[in-house]
Amino acid sequence: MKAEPESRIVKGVDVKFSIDDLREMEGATSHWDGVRNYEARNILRDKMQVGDQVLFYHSNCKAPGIAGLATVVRSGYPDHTAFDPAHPYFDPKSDCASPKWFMVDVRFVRKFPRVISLAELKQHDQLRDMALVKRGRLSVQPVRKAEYDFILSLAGEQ
DNA sequence: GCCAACGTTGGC
DNA sequence: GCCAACGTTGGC
Repeated sequence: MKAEPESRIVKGVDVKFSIDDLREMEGATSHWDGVRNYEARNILRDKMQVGDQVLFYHSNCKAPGIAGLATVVRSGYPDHTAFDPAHPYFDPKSDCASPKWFMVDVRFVRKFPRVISLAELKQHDQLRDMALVKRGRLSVQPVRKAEYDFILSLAGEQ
């Protein structure tokens, strides 16, 4: 899952959300709102399950890369920020009766000893087919078990 | 339903 | 700030 760790103002609201921000939330838990892409939405709504591990990726920043781990604590449910006209993520086409956008709740697990940069991830043949490397530009994406394990080993965790 | 124009993402 | 890759929009 990607989030932007540096301040950026969208419609008057700062969209900054880093792994440290997640850790500092109450219960180190947050809903993951604001995803407005159908492919990512489908993953949030249909695929992610409680207990799934999440690689927390820092994007659109000076040092893009994987910063650490989170875990899913609530599976997909409607993203209420789409219902609020005052909210930057408002979507007039979504309402309670037939929600268009979904989110999950995630909880901080731990930071990696270092950020695994995108440049480094691109250097490893084992990650050649990883969506993050091959495709980019998708804020929620699946990770294969072999890729996940390899990334943990890069982080010096195994 | 096609597809050109336009907008967004996000690394560099 | 540039721009490639994609997604969305809307005319026809």
